[in-house]
Amino acid sequence: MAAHNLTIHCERHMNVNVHTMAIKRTTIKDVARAAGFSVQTVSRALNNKDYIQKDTRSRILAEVERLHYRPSRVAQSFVTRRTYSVGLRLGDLGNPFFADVLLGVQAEAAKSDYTILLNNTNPEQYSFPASLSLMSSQGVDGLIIFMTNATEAELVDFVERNEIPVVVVNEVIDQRYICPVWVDTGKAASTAVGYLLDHGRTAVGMLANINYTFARSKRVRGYRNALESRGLPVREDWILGANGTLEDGFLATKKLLSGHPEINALFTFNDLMAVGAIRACWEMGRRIPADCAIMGFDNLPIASVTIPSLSTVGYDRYDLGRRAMERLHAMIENPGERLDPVELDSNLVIREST
Amino acid sequence: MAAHNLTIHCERHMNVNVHTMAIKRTTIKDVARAAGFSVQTVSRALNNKDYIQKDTRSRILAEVERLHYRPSRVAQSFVTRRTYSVGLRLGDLGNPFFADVLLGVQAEAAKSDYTILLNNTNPEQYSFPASLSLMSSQGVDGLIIFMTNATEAELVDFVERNEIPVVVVNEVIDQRYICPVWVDTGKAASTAVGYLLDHGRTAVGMLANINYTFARSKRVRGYRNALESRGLPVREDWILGANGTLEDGFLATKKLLSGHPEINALFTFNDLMAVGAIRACWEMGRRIPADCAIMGFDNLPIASVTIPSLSTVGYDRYDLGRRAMERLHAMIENPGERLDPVELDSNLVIREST
DNA sequence: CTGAAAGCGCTTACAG
DNA sequence: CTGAAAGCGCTTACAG
Repeated sequence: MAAHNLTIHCERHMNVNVHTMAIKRTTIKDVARAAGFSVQTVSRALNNKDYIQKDTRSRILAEVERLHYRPSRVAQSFVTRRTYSVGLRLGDLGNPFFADVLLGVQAEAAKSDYTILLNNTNPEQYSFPASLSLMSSQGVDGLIIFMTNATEAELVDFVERNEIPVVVVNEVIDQRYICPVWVDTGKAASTAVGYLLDHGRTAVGMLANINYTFARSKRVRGYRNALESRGLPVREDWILGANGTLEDGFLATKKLLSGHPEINALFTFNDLMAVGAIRACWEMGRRIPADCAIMGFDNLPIASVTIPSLSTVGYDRYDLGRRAMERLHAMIENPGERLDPVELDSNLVIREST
Repeated sequence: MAAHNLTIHCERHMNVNVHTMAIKRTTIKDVARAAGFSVQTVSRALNNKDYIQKDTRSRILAEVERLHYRPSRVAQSFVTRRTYSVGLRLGDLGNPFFADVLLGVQAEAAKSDYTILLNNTNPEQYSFPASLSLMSSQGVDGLIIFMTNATEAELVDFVERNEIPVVVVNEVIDQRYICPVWVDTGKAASTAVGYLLDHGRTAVGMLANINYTFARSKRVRGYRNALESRGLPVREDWILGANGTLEDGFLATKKLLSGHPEINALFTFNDLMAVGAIRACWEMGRRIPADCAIMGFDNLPIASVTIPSLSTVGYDRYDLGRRAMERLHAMIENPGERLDPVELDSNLVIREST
């Protein structure tokens, strides 16, 4: 053995290279040697593979225990080409919406010991394609993505290049390697606006979100549908775009209501904007719902403690995440197979603001 | 070449095994062959290593470009023992507090092309040690953690076993491989409660958080300090523990104020609880701040749009995350070296609720 | 049921 | 400045 490879055994069964003092990890070889079997027999014992004598397995596992051996995931990934990690690209985490989605993804991922690589939607940091590339270069087995600051072409292009399974949330894209898990937010928006119209509101404005191209256009379409199906005109100047944040909801509401005091109801892209809108109305002296009704979207926890509490559109975010991960896992296990999209329901939650 | 290894070249320079139809990735070998150099020269060109002829490099890089070659991160990790990923364990993401922290971590991580493995704090899914184990078995180069549902002993034990660099946020632990990045939340709590006491409040209650052992005890200590340093008694029954959520803030406030109507100010563990408290006061007909002042903690975006807006303790969450990642990176680059903890400032933000 | 051999795709010393 | 060899720690056919 060359001097530079000299290692000594110390307590707690760690191999230490005396020159670098770096810890040399316990490998399958150490276990094999200690147990008196070959490495592939150890591998079999560890992976519950095919035929192996009971006695052999238990002797090996005892040795694994004694040496505190844990297989190197990296080495395993290297040979199996599976990393047991999935990439997750969410929208703005300042919106607690994504917290529940993440919880669902994680719960499902935990079942199969999958790990989550997160790449947040910060357009200043990573463009959509750059974000996907970064995650896939890390070797993730698949991706779950929200289409924020993204175009369909970018996604399709990426998937064709990389042939990696992708679950796309709340967007319906019909393409190999892509499986949608979604809620019909357009229909939900239409129902929500319809509710306002059917309950005496004659001038319904809308606050849209400029960051979610798809989601926005669907919700705006729902808004239009509700009006048109009732024979009402669509007033383009009653629709205002902004970022989907509390502050932008606040600012946009002030702008919209001061420009159009005739508006007596507001449909907002999400609850966060609605919460900002509540404060804006309060500052402008407009009573909710008497002078102006407010309808949010998401049914966040905050919706039940605002003053007044918020009417909104809800759906099971946790389940959305869970099903997304479930689908992705199925796609990973059955490469090439095409799976049906998953559609989840939504529901209208009426509280004090309408 | 054996039949089962037969590959063909197709357009877009992909190697396809004709039997499995699986894509064989372009490797460094393909580049070497195409460029007419050895693999290690290609490696040199790619990694900007030592001496290599300019001409050689550019010819190789051209070939890399042409073949769309991208080195396998997994293979690199396997040999270098660096994965360029860090594990991140946050608290409840339903609290937008963590969104900003994550943004900061990510911004800093992006600089050195680090990737983030997320393991959320869901005690039903992973215990603290299980969470750390899962991430480290994935081969992360280091960890950034919040001490939620965790004990110091568990952390120290883990670190001694694994000798992996850890940045612990908002907790001061003096130990090899652990570097604290923190805000003195105890002092901040004391300042906040002191403000209430110095502005005419005679009966200040507190809503604590039962999930954050350390953080809670520090903030409770700050609360006590403020009272004691002014010669005031500490009323244990004015301190109520709950989960740090909107709903629990709401419920706990109702309970505390109905049991102790003499309370005329409330210091809450975080802003989320404070927002719940505002609604609770409103339902109980207690005017804020006239009948009961409310002081939060975190200075979330929501604090400026509640009615009334919320006085609170603020600090730079983004920077907290950024510095944490910065420190972790330094620890990874200088193994074994002990780095000084990083302490950040906090400030009191007075709005309408006090 | 078990073992010997090859190989995954890179980098790291070491020669030249 | 460039290349031949070894090796990282596993699993996957293939023999026996």
